Amino acid sequence: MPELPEVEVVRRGLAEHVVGRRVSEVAVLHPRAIRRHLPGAHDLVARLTGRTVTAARRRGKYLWLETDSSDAVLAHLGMSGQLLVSDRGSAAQKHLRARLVFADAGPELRFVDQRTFGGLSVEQMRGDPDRLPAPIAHIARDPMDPRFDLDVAVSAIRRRRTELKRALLDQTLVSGIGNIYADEALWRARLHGARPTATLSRAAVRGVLSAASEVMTEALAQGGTSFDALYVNVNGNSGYFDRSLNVYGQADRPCARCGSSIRREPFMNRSSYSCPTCQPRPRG
DNA sequence: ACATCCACCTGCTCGC
DNA sequence: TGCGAGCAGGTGGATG
Repeated sequence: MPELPEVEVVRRGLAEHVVGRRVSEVAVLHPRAIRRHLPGAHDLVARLTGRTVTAARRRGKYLWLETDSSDAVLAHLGMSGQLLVSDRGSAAQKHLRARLVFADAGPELRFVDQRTFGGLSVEQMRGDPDRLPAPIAHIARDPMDPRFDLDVAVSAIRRRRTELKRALLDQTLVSGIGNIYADEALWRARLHGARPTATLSRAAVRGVLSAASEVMTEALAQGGTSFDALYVNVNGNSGYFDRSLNVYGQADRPCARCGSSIRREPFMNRSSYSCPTCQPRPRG
């Protein structure tokens, strides 16, 4: 479940269903799911068992559960990860990778991940005011962070010698934006993703970042974007922002603004979608 | 230091 | 019906 709105939907589900509960049992069912936890599965289980979850937090596409110790459970969903609140003892999902059972009789928290690009680890919290888990100190603030500074993000992007879409996807410049919302933001801002950042005005970069913030806020209000059952909230339900996408996945369909056929172009072993009229390719 | 790119996985769809 | 190719919402580490 990848980009910011989808991860925020999950965070809210964790805040509602998991915060305040004490972990009584942890099971790791696939070693790859905890590969970022270098001390290994036994250590992860030992550090988590008996802890009470005190908060569910997020930065960009990372989320974590704070506990009543200085440890937090850091999670990244990768391309296909899910955190599901499932009835205790109910049938295992096909790609169930880890399970947290709680001391009360309520539902379990399950990490399910088809492609295993995601994972869990237990991390020390940093002491600074942001209280980030140590491994994500390099992740920039996302546009929904109350302390997000648009001017700081604009400067960071313009300082980079690269193309605009690459910069939007760089989580150390601004976080939370992935392939869908980058394309949607570029369409709203009428910019092609191949525009060199160095030649863009501050106003232009500000425009595309504002568009990203808006489109992600709108997507969140719709429960996120979901094309299939892989992208669901903690209760297994899909969001429906896919109905509101203007370019992503819309190849050969008419642009909502000008009617031109939306084009699909290869980009980093994936795809970019844009309007050939509203978003002309830079020359060269 | 900084920019680029591919390996890491499973499963689905499409064309032959 | 089978089989290979191509594709999928992300990222860190290797490489230049």
